[in-house]
Amino acid sequence: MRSGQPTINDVARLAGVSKKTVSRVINRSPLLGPDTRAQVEAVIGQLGYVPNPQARALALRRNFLVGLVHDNANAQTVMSVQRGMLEGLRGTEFEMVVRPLDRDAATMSADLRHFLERQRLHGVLLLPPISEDDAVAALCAELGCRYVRMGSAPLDDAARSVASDDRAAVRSAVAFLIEQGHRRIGLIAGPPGFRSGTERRLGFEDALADAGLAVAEELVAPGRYTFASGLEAAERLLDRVPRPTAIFACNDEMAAGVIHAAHDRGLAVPRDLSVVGFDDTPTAAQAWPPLTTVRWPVVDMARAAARKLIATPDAPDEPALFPSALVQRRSVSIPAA
Amino acid sequence: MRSGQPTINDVARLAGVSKKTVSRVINRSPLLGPDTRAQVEAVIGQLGYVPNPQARALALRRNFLVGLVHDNANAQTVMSVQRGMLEGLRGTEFEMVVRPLDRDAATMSADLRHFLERQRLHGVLLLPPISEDDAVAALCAELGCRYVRMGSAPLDDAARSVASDDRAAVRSAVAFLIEQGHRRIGLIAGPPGFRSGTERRLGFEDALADAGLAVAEELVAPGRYTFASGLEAAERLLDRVPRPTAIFACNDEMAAGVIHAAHDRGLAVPRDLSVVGFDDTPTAAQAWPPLTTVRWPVVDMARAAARKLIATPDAPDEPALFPSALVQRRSVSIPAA
DNA sequence: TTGTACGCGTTATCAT
DNA sequence: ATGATAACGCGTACAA
Repeated sequence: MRSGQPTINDVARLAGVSKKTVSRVINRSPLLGPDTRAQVEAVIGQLGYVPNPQARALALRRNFLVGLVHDNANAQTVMSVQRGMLEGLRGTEFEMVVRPLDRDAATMSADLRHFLERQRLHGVLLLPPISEDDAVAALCAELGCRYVRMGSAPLDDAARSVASDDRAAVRSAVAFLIEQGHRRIGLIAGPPGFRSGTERRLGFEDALADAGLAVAEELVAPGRYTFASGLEAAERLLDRVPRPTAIFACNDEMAAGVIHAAHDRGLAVPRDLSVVGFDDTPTAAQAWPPLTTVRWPVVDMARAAARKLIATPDAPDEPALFPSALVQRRSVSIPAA
Repeated sequence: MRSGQPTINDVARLAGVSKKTVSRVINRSPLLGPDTRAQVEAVIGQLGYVPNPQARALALRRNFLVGLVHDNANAQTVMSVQRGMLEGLRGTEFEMVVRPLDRDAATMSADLRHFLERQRLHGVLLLPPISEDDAVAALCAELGCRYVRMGSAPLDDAARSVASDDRAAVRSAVAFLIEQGHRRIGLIAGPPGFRSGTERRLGFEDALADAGLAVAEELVAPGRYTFASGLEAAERLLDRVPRPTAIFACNDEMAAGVIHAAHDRGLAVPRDLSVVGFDDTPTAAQAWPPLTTVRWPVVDMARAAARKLIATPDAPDEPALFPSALVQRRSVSIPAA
């Protein structure tokens, strides 16, 4: 302990045992004399010794780092995910590293491989839409990196997946709109290639089918999950005659765009148009009027995902499926006569 | 290279040189035969060799990790910072680890120390408000960890600081309001203990003084940088008689709250009330009406900060002061007669 | 200009 | 149950 931290050698010397014994104490080896353990633990406490993560990483060929790999997702969502992961990691020796990826780059797969090979992370959480790519998961597996995929529907076995049931959630959200008396309901879809978009659209269709309603293609507009695309889609939808009395947007950003578009043409929400979003990001609460939306339990999923990533074989299982719920605010009312 | 990555030894063997020579090539040592270098580089390329960061970290007692340390900041801001940092780090061997801290926890300082001691980061970016704490900077220095402090005014020497000039920025924003004809201008202040709050308030007072106007204490309300606090403060301000014709809120979240409050009592923005925010987060563009605000160049600051953190002595200096600018949207107009 | 020997702090192997 | 010794992959004295 000449300078800086005490090392395992210092502990071993002071405790009068070998390095390996100290290592066993740290790693909770079952085969250890109780007195030895107590003795070593005392010295550890007294010295304030903490194992050096770099040395461990080298010896174990595995870092005490958990990665968040995402591409292009919504900023609010990414922040919530980070919050959840850090909650799941709190009190452990793991840290979180964040790695955005450019899905459009031809080198995306190579970038990820390079990252994983070099950093030797303990595990990674894959966010949608990249989590939906089986090749990416296969790459993680090939490189011996644990992973958990987050999605709008289960993407893998329970140990490697956290998911919501977006289809069911949207189904009941749109059912709520129908209960309120809406019959002409517009849909702003998600971008192609997003599983969440597919699931949410299916939920929309389910609800209409449940009520014996047909899906009017003229009331379905494509979106890209951005505010601007929501605004644009809403303008198209609001041009239809007769106008839809309600619009379900596949995420809150687009729903905010819908509210914006309605205001722009002097339509009052919800009097002239009811709006429902999805995600329950802060955007939803801060829109005017506050947006009725479906809560996507992203913090809970991320927390569970982190725990799955660092779980030891004996740890209790974390849930893999998380319930969504309709958050009723003020953007929905009975349609005007 | 029996399994997995090739190591420095594999390169040395294949190139017919010693480890150390390879090491010199990697680290760009000046004293090296050109042929040797070319030869080694060829083998490196052929093998696809990349140095193992864990081993380097152990030997160098320093990680190729750059940390983002923040507490309690706005989610949008944190995301922008991450984006900027990752841009600054792109193409380098550095990764970003994110570390939130709870400023209210009594153990905050100990937590940070523990984190820095263990992880041996190459450097950390400190976000406000924690960046304003000199004790935190001193702690980094003591532990031999490079740091850069981000702030609303320079907090350290140019090599360790990235800053905007919020005072000047707000001064000209409020001057713009006065030019439009506003005389009763409300202020929603930032929370106590935030340098940004102080600076922005000073800028507000500057502008009023420039125009020969007095600061009416009844038109100043405290805020906590949250949407809810902005809404609350706006309600208080809008109760004043006569009503203010404009409100400057010290950040966009609170300004969104102001718009919300105005709508709630049937006031049109900007006809009945002009609103200006600060930060230029997505919130501002998505409010209705779109919010006139001051752009806080957070991405640029973060990018520069990252470059400062990983700069070698010969690298060109990154700027330390970043200009803000008023972003004019639709929440400001001439006051109604 | 290049190579040898060793240290960084930990875990793993194989003894006892 | 515990210990000696060898990895792990790279950097640095110091020597050549």
